[in-house]
Amino acid sequence: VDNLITIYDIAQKMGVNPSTVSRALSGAPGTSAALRAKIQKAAQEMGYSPNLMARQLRMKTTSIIGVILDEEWNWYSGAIAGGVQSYAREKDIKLIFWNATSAADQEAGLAVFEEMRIGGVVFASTQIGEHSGEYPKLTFPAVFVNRINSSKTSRIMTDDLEGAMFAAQHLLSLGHRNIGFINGPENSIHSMNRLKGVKKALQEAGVPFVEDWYATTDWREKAAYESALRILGGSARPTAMISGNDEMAIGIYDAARELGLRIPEDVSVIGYNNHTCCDYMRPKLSTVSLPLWEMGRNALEAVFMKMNGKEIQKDKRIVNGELIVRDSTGPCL
Amino acid sequence: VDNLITIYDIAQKMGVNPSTVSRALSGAPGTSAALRAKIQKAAQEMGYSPNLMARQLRMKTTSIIGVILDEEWNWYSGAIAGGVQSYAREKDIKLIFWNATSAADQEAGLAVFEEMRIGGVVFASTQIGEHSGEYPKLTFPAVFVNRINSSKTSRIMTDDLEGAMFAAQHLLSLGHRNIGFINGPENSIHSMNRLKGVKKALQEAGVPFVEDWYATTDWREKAAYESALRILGGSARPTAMISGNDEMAIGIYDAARELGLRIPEDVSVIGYNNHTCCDYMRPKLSTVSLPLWEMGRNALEAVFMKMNGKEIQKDKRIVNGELIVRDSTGPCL
DNA sequence: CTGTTAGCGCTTTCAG
DNA sequence: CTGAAAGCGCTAACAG
Repeated sequence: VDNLITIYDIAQKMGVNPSTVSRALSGAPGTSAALRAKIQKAAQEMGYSPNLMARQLRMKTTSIIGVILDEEWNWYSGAIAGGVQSYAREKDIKLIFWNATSAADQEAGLAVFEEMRIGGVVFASTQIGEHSGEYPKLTFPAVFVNRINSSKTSRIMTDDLEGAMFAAQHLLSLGHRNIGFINGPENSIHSMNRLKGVKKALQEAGVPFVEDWYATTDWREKAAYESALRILGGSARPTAMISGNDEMAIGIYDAARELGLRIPEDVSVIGYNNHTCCDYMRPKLSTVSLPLWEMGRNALEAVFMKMNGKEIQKDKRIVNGELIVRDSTGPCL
Repeated sequence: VDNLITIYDIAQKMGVNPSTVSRALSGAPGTSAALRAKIQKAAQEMGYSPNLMARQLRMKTTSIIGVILDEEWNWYSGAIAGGVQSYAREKDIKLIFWNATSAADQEAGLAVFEEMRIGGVVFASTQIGEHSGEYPKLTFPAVFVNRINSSKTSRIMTDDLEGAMFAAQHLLSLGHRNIGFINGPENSIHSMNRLKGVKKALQEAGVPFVEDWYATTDWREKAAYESALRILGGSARPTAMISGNDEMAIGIYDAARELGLRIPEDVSVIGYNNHTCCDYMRPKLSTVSLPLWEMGRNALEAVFMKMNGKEIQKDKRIVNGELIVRDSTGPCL
């Protein structure tokens, strides 16, 4: 289905050798400026478009970088992809995405990447277990995004403990002393680090952590709703709630509404992630950002460095989230 | 940076000719089953991974298909990409995405695709004007998603007029006779078709279209909020509102709340698109789905057909949206 | 500064 | 059924 111009066509037309055309077009040294200009002009006119396959076959190297993401193009994948892409555009890197539906599918993606002889890979899938051990040896540089694994591969992380402290400290600074926390599951390292962060912030402020106001969930709205009903419906209730993620805060909102509690007058709520839903909620949800975009950007940068042989200084880079105050948190009345 | 096994390596080890290896691995006819099995086993053991570049250079064709999307990985892009991907996985098609920030950037993406000698392209960017005329001649098959253009290229569309009728008819069936409509801008064909649909549904039901309850906006929440304040704050107000998209319904919610109107008891609200925000809103927003996922799937299928020489029957395929009833619409009291 | 030549890894005729 | 050889489009030695 191909019928395109090659450097042979343009060499023939100009009465020169193909290699001369190659040099002229690639801007390699050793070609008279006059000839180069003429060749470039001719190439333009003939509608020449270089064949990447041929070039890369010859050069035995490719600038294409692969990105492995989650199954769906959801908020998580999109944010990381956006950051990766922003760096790619700057450095003129071509990207190819693979959305893995399972660990096996992830392997399939890697195989394809290998066949394409890509230059490197950014791993941002949650399909790979948080506790997965060594990853199969790859023939190209790889960088993980927000994945905890014990292998020696490079990774870009965020500090969940610090982020959770931001959330708790924000509530403390508003005068809250009775703070509840609906967290993710216990088998998530993210959850556990956020728990440590909350406890640390409370301890530093001399405020007790009340076990009755703590719950672990499956990260989902429904579970949060049920936990919130219990916590906020008790005889002694907290004046502020921390949610392990933003979607769960929706469940907390529902429970508060059902109990006749106003947000933030009766109970302040703060989320985590800065998911797009924060702006759709009423009141808009205060949160701590999960800097996925920046992490994606950093990851591609790290892969790119590795590809260019520059050994990166740290095999683990931390990107910090930040507190984002909206309308769901207010002073303790 | 490459140091991988080639068919030469495995041919040498097996004491056969490279072409035999090639045949054995590709499953081409004319190789003894015994030899083929031995070769495949050896390839496996040696960790052979075919070089796509070389194969495609030789075969002068590639199965990779390009997808041009919007700048950001937002809801719109993500839904289309998801549908495209689902078909790609089934047919083992490799995809490469390009997110265009401008019309010029879109051209750049096409140039890259051309260099890669991709097999076809799915166009889903809104960067290309709705009224853009002929598109530059491409050397590979292209299919547009939800883009109105006068050129003869294939496209996958949805019927905005019908979708708007679904919304209006839903309200009519609930007994509403006073229906307001906050639409998108007048220069959008989508907006104008939705307007036609609403008018048609009302006319068929013998219900007047009240100009005072109609507004055009820039598709944004803020503009919808202001329009809704005017429409719902008037002396005679509608009992139901149609919103040109889901985000604008958030603005309508805000206005209603400010005016002390309950949803859906005092005013029903229905959106358009089935954006993720529908489930985050309270009450959850009834809407008409924009079948982006299905359109993306259809688009890739169409490109794939074209690549395989099968002339597709229709150069314009319609995917219908459907009414999705949630909690924001209720009977006219 | 330009031409000649070889070869990247693979597939595909054409012979044997 | 298998081997030999050519060539996809490009680049990079090496000569001239």
